[in-house]
Amino acid sequence: VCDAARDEPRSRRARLRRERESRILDAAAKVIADKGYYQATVREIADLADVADGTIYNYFENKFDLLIGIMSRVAELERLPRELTEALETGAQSFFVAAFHDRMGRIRQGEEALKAILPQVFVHPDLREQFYRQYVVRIATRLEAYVQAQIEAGQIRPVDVPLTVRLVQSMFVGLLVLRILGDEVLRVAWDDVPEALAELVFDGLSARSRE
Amino acid sequence: VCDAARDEPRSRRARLRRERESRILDAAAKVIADKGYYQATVREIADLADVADGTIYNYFENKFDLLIGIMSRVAELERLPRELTEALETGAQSFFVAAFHDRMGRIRQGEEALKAILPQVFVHPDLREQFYRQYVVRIATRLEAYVQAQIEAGQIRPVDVPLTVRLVQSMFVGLLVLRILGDEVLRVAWDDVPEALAELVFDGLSARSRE
Amino acid sequence: VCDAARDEPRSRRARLRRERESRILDAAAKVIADKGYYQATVREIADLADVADGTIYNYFENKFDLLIGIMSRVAELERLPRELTEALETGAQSFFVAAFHDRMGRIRQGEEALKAILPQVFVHPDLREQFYRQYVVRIATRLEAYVQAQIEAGQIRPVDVPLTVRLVQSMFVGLLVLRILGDEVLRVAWDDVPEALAELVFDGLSARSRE
Amino acid sequence: VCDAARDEPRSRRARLRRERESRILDAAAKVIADKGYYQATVREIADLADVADGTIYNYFENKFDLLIGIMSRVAELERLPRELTEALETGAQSFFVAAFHDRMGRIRQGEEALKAILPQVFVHPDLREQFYRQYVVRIATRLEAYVQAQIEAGQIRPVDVPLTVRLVQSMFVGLLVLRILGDEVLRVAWDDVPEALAELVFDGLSARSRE
DNA sequence: TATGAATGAGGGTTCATTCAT
DNA sequence: TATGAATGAACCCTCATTCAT
Repeated sequence: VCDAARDEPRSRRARLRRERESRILDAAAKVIADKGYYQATVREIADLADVADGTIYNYFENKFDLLIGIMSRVAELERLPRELTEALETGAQSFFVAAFHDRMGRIRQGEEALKAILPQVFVHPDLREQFYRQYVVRIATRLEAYVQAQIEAGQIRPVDVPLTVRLVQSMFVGLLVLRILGDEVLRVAWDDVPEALAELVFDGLSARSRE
Repeated sequence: VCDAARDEPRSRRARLRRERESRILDAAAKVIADKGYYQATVREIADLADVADGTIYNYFENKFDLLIGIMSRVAELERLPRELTEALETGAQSFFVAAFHDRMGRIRQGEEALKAILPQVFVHPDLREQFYRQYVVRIATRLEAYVQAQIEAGQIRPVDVPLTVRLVQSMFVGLLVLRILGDEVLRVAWDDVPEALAELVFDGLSARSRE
Repeated sequence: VCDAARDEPRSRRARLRRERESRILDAAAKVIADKGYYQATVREIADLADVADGTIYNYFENKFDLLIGIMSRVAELERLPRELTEALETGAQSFFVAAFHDRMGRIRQGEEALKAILPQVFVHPDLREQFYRQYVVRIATRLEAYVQAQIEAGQIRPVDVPLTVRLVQSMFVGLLVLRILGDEVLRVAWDDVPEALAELVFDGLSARSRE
Repeated sequence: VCDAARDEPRSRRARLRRERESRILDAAAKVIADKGYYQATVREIADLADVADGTIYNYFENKFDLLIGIMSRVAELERLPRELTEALETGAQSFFVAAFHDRMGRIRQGEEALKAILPQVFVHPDLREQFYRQYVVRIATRLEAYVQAQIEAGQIRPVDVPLTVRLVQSMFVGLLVLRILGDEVLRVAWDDVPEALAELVFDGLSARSRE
């Protein structure tokens, strides 16, 4: 009986905790994206998150752990949505358009986080591993299965599947990088990218294709 | 007696200087590529270059200047070679293959330097600007002219030229990134990339294309 | 319903409080003895005592106060026991043996507490004062009186009483230190120390003495 | 020929280096002896030594290494002097007096260093090991050999040699501790300690000894 | 010009203590 | 009264840069 009332505060505590952790990660993503990981100081992140320096260490092991936290949160964005799964059943190109749309949207959403993480990805093995799995392998696997199936269905011509998929992957990664680098053409035409990409990938540039 | 060396021709001194500068840049590229810019210490670079810490500051303004130096040296790799210029005259696809081959080769050559620079590109505006011009704009400009010409020649179907070129650029950048990230598929099949890329870009994946 | 416990007799509360305080001091002595005062964290002590960090501050002013508490508790060990007082009446050497036995035993008992306190004794004036009074002066006073009496009784030859007593005191302190430092010879032969000590102090090492 | 002149600066450099290291150790010993190891800040030591914080790290690995340095310097004080070795040849008691004199002198000389080190000796295994070897084992070994020889020569009566030596050792250690604790009796009568100690150890307190 | 020791600002991290619940 | 999260002062150490030799 005594502890009945405690349930409410416990959840309140938990909510407060989640909120605070989120505030810290937001602040970290912003500051690190702006200045780079090593130029960003924990102090500055704490200030922006409106907590004390020490508080950050109640939520994260150390400064680097903030990067991990940022990346993990981006990972949650990455769950495959229903519409995309449905598109897998339908025809080839519409799937691609849908998939591309999906990825472009995610890239835009997680841009700040990605900007914070990407430079360190090249440097830190752990982060690289995680990034690679999350942004390359996971999608590659799915694409490979898809391309293979479409080849068997006669929709896609026979190609070296893994290599081809890597090339498509490269485009995604490259688009991510160019966007982060601030390419104006891409920023302006971002919403047209999926269609253009699908056309490029399916029909190529050659005038003779598509008749 | 001690000053005997002073009588030597100026050119010898100049050569020594160039050699030393080169040794320093080599060392810097290696150490920074390995550990990342901020984890690489000037001391370590000096040790590897077999000079004293202070000596580095006779050749470079400061630590960051080493990055600029590394990038500039890569830029020299990038001069457009004769064969590529010639290819511009010939047919569409063969140009692409040649151009792709060229770029893949450069990426492999300058891999260490790129690995050293790339992470900082995202962070430092100056470097970003230089990288962007060198790796994106310069090639984009040439590609745009080329694609435009091919469209007019009826070899390439009408497309949004700047956007399409960006997509192709993205592939290059993405391939660079994936290679730096250590992708095994790409490392093994690196020499096949140009052809596969050309096929993808020209003919697309669709079974109906190419008849 | 929740407050049912409040009706309980005050003594129960008091007992609970004493128990808890004791648990905290035990934990503090153990952790501080292991790691040293500054390496021991309040958190760790709290964990070992199975209370929250903050609780400790309901029992002790601050971290340093724990040391005071530990030392005070050792002081309780130090009350002169009956047998020892009786020995004062009897002959010289048997008193010493008894007294030495007594001290050796106490040292062994309070070893952990002493190990926790001793290093800080050298540093902190308050602690030093208390330690000095408790471990040196208190015993010195008694010894001085005793030696003086024995001299007058012709049992002990005329010596510089305060200095001699200091020398004997030094042995006790030194034995304490060596034991804490983990001297193997002493650890093994600890029970033989009192007799050996008494012999040394009374008869000396010289072969000519004692016949 | 060119390098002839360098010899002089090299030795000058070396001298400067030794001087500086010494200044740092002096400062460290003083500050640490005053406030204790953990309360002493590197900044404060640097200030007293009149160097920059960072300079200390050109001479010592880290803060703890200062303690090692202090102890090592004390160790140099500890080389057995000629006169003591000679005393080994002569009669029993005179040796002791000489040896005691020697030790009392060293204790007084190295008092500050010892005060700095001793508290940490209880806490840090490495330091403890070194202290133990330097202050206990080294002397114990020599004493044991001596006592054994004197027993065989009939000068000292048969005793448990290792234990007896430990007891004498304890007195030294205890005197060191009491002096550091600031005992007034000892401070005033310090020069009388060797004789009193020798008398106590050789003849004991008993009135019947010495007839 | 090369050297490498001295410099000292700067930052990640710890942890005793407080206080709202 | 017990809790344990928040606090923020304090400190060791690193390392780019300078400069006397």
